[in-house]
Amino acid sequence: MDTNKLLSKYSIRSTKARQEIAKAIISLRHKHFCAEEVIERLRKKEIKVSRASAYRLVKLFSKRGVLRPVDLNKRWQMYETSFDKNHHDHLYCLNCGKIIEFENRAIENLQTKVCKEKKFKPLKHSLKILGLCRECDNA
Amino acid sequence: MDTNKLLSKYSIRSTKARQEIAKAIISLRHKHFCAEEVIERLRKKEIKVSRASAYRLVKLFSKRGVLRPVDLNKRWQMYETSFDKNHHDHLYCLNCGKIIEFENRAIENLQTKVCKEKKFKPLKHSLKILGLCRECDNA
DNA sequence: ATAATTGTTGAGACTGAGTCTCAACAAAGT
DNA sequence: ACTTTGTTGAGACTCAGTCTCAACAATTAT
Ligand SMILES: [Mn+2]
Ligand SMILES: [Mn+2]
Ligand SMILES: [Zn+2]
Ligand SMILES: [Zn+2]
Repeated sequence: MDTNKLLSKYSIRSTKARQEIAKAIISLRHKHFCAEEVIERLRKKEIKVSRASAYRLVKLFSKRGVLRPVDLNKRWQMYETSFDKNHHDHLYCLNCGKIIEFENRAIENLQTKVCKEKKFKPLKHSLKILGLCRECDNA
Repeated sequence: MDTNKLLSKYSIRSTKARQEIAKAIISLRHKHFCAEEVIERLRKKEIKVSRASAYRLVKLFSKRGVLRPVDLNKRWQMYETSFDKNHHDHLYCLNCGKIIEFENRAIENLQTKVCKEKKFKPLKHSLKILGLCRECDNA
């Protein structure tokens, strides 16, 4: 994953700081993460980038669609990369924090139907189911 | 709506402060509101109750099921009363902030099905569709 | 190339919704 | 009455996120 290509693809001026932040974000692509985790990643690799710059790029990525904000934690704004996965929704285990992703066309179609009935133009949505994963339920 | 009955029903010790806070909450029952709005309501009626007590009762109500937390605003924790409405989900207009409520059994059934497939025990869920209401879309 | 313009950076101050502290007080139990 | 337990209010505190602003870097114009 080339950070410069990612930045130029979204018309984001490439700078040393942004390359480093982008690299940290890409390294977190298999998780759901918050800005503070990106900063932590940089800190561990002893890369000096300002907190403000990390927050700024995360927000810019979110606006440009590189990152997708996910409502999984009310304390931190969580994100996931969008370049490597399609839209999906989440099951969240209240006991261990595990996140299971799922896609369901039938649900999405019904959502469209509801919006039609309510004369509402849907732009995005979030469906989150909270409960217990298999392991936590059997314990 | 009798505040004392509400409090005793949920085994919450009745005090002067709680009665006033409960009254303010009940007066907001047709809205989606945050703790700060409850406090504002009390302030306007020149009822002296501590900010901390208002936050405490809102949280206690939420835990006991008098209030249902709703993810509608990332800055404030929003709530709705549960004693006067059944579970439902929300359409949220990104332009004017209007909230349209809906219930759809078919969607809920499909959610249950997804959880079965993923061996996940659902406890609660939140479905929020963001977009434009009829008025804002036609403008 | 050089200069002018425009966007970005870092350090740290600031914001504000929500929480915590703790001594005074009030309710319930005995 | 006395003890135990829960509640209150005022304000200090937390901390994820934002803002400021002067120095700097990238781009554009000359
Ligand atoms: Mn995901
Ligand atoms: Mn509602
Ligand atoms: Zn679990
Ligand atoms: Zn609208």
